[in-house]
Amino acid sequence: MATIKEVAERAGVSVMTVSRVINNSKYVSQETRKRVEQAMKELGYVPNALAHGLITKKTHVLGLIISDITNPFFTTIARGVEDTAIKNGFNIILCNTDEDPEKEERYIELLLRKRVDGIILSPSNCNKNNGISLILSKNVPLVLIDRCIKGLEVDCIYSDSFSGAYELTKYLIGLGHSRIGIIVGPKRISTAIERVKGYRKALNEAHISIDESLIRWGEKYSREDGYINTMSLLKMDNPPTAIFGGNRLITVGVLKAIRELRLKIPEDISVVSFDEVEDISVTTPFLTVVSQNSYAIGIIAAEWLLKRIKGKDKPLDPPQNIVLQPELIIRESCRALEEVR
Amino acid sequence: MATIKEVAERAGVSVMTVSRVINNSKYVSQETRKRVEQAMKELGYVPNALAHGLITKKTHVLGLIISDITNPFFTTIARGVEDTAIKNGFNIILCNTDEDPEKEERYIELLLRKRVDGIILSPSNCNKNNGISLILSKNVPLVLIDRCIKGLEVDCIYSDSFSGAYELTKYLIGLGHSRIGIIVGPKRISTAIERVKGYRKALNEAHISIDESLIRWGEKYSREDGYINTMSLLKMDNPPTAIFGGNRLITVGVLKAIRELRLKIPEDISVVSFDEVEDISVTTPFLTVVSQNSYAIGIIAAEWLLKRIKGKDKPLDPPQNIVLQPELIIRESCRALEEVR
DNA sequence: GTAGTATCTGTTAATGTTAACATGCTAAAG
DNA sequence: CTTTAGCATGTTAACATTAACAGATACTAC
Repeated sequence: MATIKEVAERAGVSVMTVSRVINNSKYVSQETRKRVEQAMKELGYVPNALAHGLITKKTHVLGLIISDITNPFFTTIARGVEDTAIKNGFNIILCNTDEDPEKEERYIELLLRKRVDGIILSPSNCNKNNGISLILSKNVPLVLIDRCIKGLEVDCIYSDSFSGAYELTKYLIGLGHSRIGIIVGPKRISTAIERVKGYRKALNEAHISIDESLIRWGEKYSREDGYINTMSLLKMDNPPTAIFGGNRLITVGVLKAIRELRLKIPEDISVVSFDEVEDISVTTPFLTVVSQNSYAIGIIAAEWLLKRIKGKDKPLDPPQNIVLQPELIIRESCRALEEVR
Repeated sequence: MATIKEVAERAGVSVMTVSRVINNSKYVSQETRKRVEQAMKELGYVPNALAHGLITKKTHVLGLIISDITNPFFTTIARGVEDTAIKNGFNIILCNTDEDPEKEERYIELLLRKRVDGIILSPSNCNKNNGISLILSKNVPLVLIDRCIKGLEVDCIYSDSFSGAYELTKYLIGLGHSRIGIIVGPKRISTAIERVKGYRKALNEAHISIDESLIRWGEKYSREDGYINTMSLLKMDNPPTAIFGGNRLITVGVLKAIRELRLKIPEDISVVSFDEVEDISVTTPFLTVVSQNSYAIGIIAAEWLLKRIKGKDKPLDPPQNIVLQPELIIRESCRALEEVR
């Protein structure tokens, strides 16, 4: 590939002049600018971002680490991040951790090697860990999404799992349900913990004693987890009358299991979901859910990160938690229970 | 951030020795290796991939350009690409074009600036264009996915739109349908063209004259396109008895429109889809579809690209088209028509 | 004993770009 | 007529790393 030097030779100027043309410096005469541009076109010159980044110490790349792009929730966040990144002249490297803390750490190191200007992370572990420490020690701007980390002073954008789960559970209790199965992700992920906390609070407030066997922690917030745990919940001696899907993938698994058991929603079993299942809510809107604006999470996260990047030298204002309130959308997947027979 | 030079000083060796430790050269004594590793750890040294790439002319990054990560079809491809990239020590920069050829061109230039080792592209235009020419002129390995480009000698991995659409249409004709609406993407995208071709062939073979007003070209393969065109098709004086959704997003729009019109599938209207609508097929498998293995497309595309990258100097074997056969899955969304009343 | 080979380490130059400074030139201001 | 300012260009060094070569040492083979 042609270099700036070759362009300079062809145009009969110094490399510095070419550099000035590339970077739109005003100290280039009309005439030389034209000559240089001509030479660039003839050679098909494409600037080398590696050399540029090496010297300017800026790459205009953001790292985005999420658990799985196959999950539309994260995909929509990614879209929000990308759209605002592009708008600001940045682009993104995308990484899937599959909720694996080790994979997450490897990716963090990789992004740091590439000298990304900042990182947006959905941590697969709610404790401070090596990966995060590494980012902070290198003074690379970091924004967390969807999940927080205990006692860590970092910007974090997420929707309120606790109150969303509380609302959903309270709604079920209001309909007369007292045996409510809940299926969430792994215990090390903050959203799973918070959603179970919200669930507990609603039951406690209603003075319903909590049957721990109704609380199911999955391995990775997956359809399989939803399916397997629903099967097992519904085959209990004293099965729940309602099931709370901890995220959209789990909910899909729940629905699959219920269908295979030939049960009817809501006649035989009530179902609620944390987060929409988009295609289903568009084609047959029957699920009662708590809905999050994931696109907004992506946009806000990117905006904050860019702000931190731009103000890296300035005295930085303290990190913030930005909590979006999810919205309860009542549809037709739950029935009111008669008084206990 | 610490540099190799600082590590060298701390360990009391030359930078070259440190470089050797980083790159696992065998010509380093046990003892110095240990000292260097100690120094690296103490300084929290993270190698600079920019400088490395600048000199080795390899970045171990692949560019992946698709139309929209919000579409699970592409997302699954992306997952396949990423998984095999990682396995081979590569990672990916992801770009969304939204089917906009101009955006596509900008992204191509950007990836070339970053000196990616290769590009996987789902072109938003079935003609050869500036972006593609630029890639080829720079001798950067390129693999196309999902969509081909006329008369271009490049590896291309896709599923057979023509025969998939043919099968689906033939199936509907076999059930007695002759007025079949089809909604696809824009006319400049090869999958849209091929799917309509397959549709035409099936009708021609059955000696059914084609009503051009039943063929709808959308703006970008979106839910909205599916919705609007279904509405308009079903409000025709002589509406179709079956609708063919040109991809999964369009199909979701089709289903939404049908639901809003309070029509029943398949009693009032039959529906088929090119590609699965995953969440729906898992929870309520009723849609008759032609199903593609998008994860495989991603894996194969990445494998081919890596092969091209590794064999860049070798005499390259000729580019190949790898065509995956989609699978017809008959479920319950179509009914047999009685003879014309 | 000498040549040859393998191991370990270092020096110098190169990668493609920009930052910082330097050098002329022209035109305006005094 | 000199000084000053602004414009247009060039020169040199720097960014962090590796390639290519060059020594130095130690061991092996004849």
